[in-house]
Amino acid sequence: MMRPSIQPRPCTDPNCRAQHAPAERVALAMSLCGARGVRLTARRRQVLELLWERGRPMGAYEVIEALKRRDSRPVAPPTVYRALEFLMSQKFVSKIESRNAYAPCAHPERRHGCIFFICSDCGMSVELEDERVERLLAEDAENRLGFRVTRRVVEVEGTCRNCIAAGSA
Amino acid sequence: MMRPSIQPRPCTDPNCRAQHAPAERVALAMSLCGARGVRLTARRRQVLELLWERGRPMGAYEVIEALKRRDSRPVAPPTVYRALEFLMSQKFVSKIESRNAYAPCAHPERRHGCIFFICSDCGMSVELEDERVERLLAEDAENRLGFRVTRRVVEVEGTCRNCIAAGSA
DNA sequence: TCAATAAACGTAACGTTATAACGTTGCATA
DNA sequence: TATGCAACGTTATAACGTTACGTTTATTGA
Repeated sequence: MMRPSIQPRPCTDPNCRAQHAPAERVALAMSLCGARGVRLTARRRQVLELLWERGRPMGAYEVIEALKRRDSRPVAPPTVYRALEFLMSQKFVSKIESRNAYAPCAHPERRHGCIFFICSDCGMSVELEDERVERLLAEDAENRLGFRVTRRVVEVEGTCRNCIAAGSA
Repeated sequence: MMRPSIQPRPCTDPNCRAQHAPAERVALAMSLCGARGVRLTARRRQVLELLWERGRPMGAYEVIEALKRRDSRPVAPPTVYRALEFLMSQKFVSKIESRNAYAPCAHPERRHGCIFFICSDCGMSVELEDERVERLLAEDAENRLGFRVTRRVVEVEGTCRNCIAAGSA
């Protein structure tokens, strides 16, 4: 159903020209954790690595299965959910709410605007920053509703460039 | 945990000054169904009424429980999920992805932009149209990613005006 | 009017996603 | 050595959603 994805691939941030390997991403997370005084434990690192290796959103139970295969011993849901929670708290991972899936974030060192474009054909997701969207939402919240924003979920589903090309071929 | 909400209340569309009663909403859905050649059956109508009576997002199992109490006979998940699916297909209801909840839509006769502002204090949700947001997302999708959009999920979580006022009192 | 057809619904079982509750491990430090 | 704490393991269960299949109810058209 889904096209396979290949490693390594370019940064999902289209403003970023680098071809980050999973190890590089994990190393960045490592060093950020050091700076932040939190711990990227073995479990947490395993989950983050896995997400980067897949390079696209995975369901929590997909992660569980993959870890089981890797460890060849049982891994229970709370283990993975706790790791995901930590990774999300550190902005290394985001949840794609419309798919109940978890995606690694390219640039946790920068503040990110959390717009996801998700291809329903190949399952890839791309994270984009667009401060204009943030500003509009903040403006609507404040001026039109008197609403104080704590979190934004902006997810766009559709077909990515590759799949459009592949489909029309 | 959640403040109770009171009936009736103003239209959640802040551009709309009307105080729509649930019956009025259902009547509108009724007539739209007639025009569209689809059927607002008893079950579907019950679910829509319920959502309007609550006036805020409800989980599917909340709907199931409420229908059970009303009917005093069993109502199984597929019944409610089918009704919700129909109501969503007609734009009478939207799913709030970040909460696994379903909200009635104020103006299904108009095209709507699907921006939800959800109060984490009282549970209310407000739907707002903002074409500027739609345009920006479309622009990012097309120009920056070559991405073809099929669906948008824009959900803003925070604290609504009432709860800010109540909280600071 | 009454079969034929299709849409909607009921029911039971199941699958998927997420969390509660509680115990254990391992490390840092008093 | 005690003890305090964060992370982790384990079991069970809550919460959300779907499949499969049979029955009822509307619609249609001879």
